[in-house]
Amino acid sequence: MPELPEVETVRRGLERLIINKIVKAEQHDWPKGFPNAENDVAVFLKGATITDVRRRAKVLMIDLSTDYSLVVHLKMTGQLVYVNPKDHERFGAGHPNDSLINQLPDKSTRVTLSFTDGSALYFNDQRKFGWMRLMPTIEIPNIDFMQKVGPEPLSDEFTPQEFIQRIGRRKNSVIKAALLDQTVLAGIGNIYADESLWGAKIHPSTLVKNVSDTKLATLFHEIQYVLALSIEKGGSTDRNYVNAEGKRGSYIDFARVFRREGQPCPRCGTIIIKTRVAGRGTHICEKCQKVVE
DNA sequence: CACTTGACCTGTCCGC
DNA sequence: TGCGGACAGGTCAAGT
Repeated sequence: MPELPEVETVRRGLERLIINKIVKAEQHDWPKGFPNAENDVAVFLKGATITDVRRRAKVLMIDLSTDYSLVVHLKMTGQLVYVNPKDHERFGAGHPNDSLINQLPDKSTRVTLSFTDGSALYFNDQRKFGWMRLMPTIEIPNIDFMQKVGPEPLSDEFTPQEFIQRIGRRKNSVIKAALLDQTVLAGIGNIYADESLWGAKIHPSTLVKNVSDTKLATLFHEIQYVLALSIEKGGSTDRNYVNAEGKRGSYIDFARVFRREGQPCPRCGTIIIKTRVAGRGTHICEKCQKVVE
């Protein structure tokens, strides 16, 4: 589900909502998604204060005063939703969180983190692809994924030149597969791959080696544009995604091709089609986006 | 090494 | 309304 803008939106919400909360209890019924030894939870999680909420690629890190962190990947359908019943007392029915108080936990709740003030953070995941780990903060950079993951697309240090060089390692791949490769750059998923390729007028099936450096530089800027715009809109809710307060994102209303099959291309009016590229559902304007041989 | 495909899960939607 | 199959925003492992 969530790509960089969605995970960043969750991070910003959690940063506002859970820093300085003290963990009172933790509950999970899902060893595969949260495989830590019970005594780690007892010693390093219960009683700990949340000190920071960080993101790298699509991974969230909730840092604790014990120098341990909860590391979370939401994968396709994961959600981290914070509920404070005191909002209900204070604001009554009609408060945005009001319905959540009655809805959570539910049957896809995998982990519940209760805080000493009576509020709670729920990790929900319908498809169970997501995971949560409790580990020493200092060891996070050593996990395999962190070792291999590419640069943050919105960081100041990431330049078009570096993008062209890194994606060049996948010269014989179709460009959509290369964009989805997290070792090339971090955070792109199916939505923003389609959106940025349309922006740069590149057909997703074009081999990387057949895309000019000029086009790749344009693609780099399109990636930054769609990701930044989506963060501003609170991410995309295609099906399940919600932010830390259980609210949907609105980027999908601004999408140019994603989930717009059958509708006119906003640039040329040609009907957008949905096809399959790199094993993923793929949205294109066949007039704007031509395969270069 | 580079690249593609299938597996991991549950739920929903679409055609018969 | 029921049932089978395809599909869903991500990543790995295993295959070529």
